[in-house]
Amino acid sequence: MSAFQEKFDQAIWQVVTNIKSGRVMSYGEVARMAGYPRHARMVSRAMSRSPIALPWHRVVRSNRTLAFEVDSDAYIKQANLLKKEGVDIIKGKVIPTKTDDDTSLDELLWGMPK
DNA sequence: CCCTTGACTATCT
DNA sequence: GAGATAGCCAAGG
Repeated sequence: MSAFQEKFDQAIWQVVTNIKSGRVMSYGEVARMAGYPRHARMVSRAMSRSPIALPWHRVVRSNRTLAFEVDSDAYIKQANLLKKEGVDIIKGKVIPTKTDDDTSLDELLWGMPK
């Protein structure tokens, strides 16, 4: 396992873990938040490798569509998990709950002890 | 070392 | 809005 992977995975997992229920983030946003601005594509890889249960279903594309093929099992699974959290998907686009506060994840993440 | 592969994105037509 | 195109970058063959 490369040194890159270890650090990258940790950063990604921390960010994804802190996505609040009812909200979603794009791969690019997660990557930026983790400190790797151009690694949107690596985010999926990191999540697949995660040993712990991550709220991976809260990570979607920048255009707010799910990253899987529409009729795939994974797509349906993700859609169900989101719906369970009150997130609707209309015309293929996820609609985060509007009742959530605006507390930034930055504060939450940066404020945490290393 | 070269080439292909993505759970990606931004920008044009 | 749907396609096409071009960046992106680690990983694996």
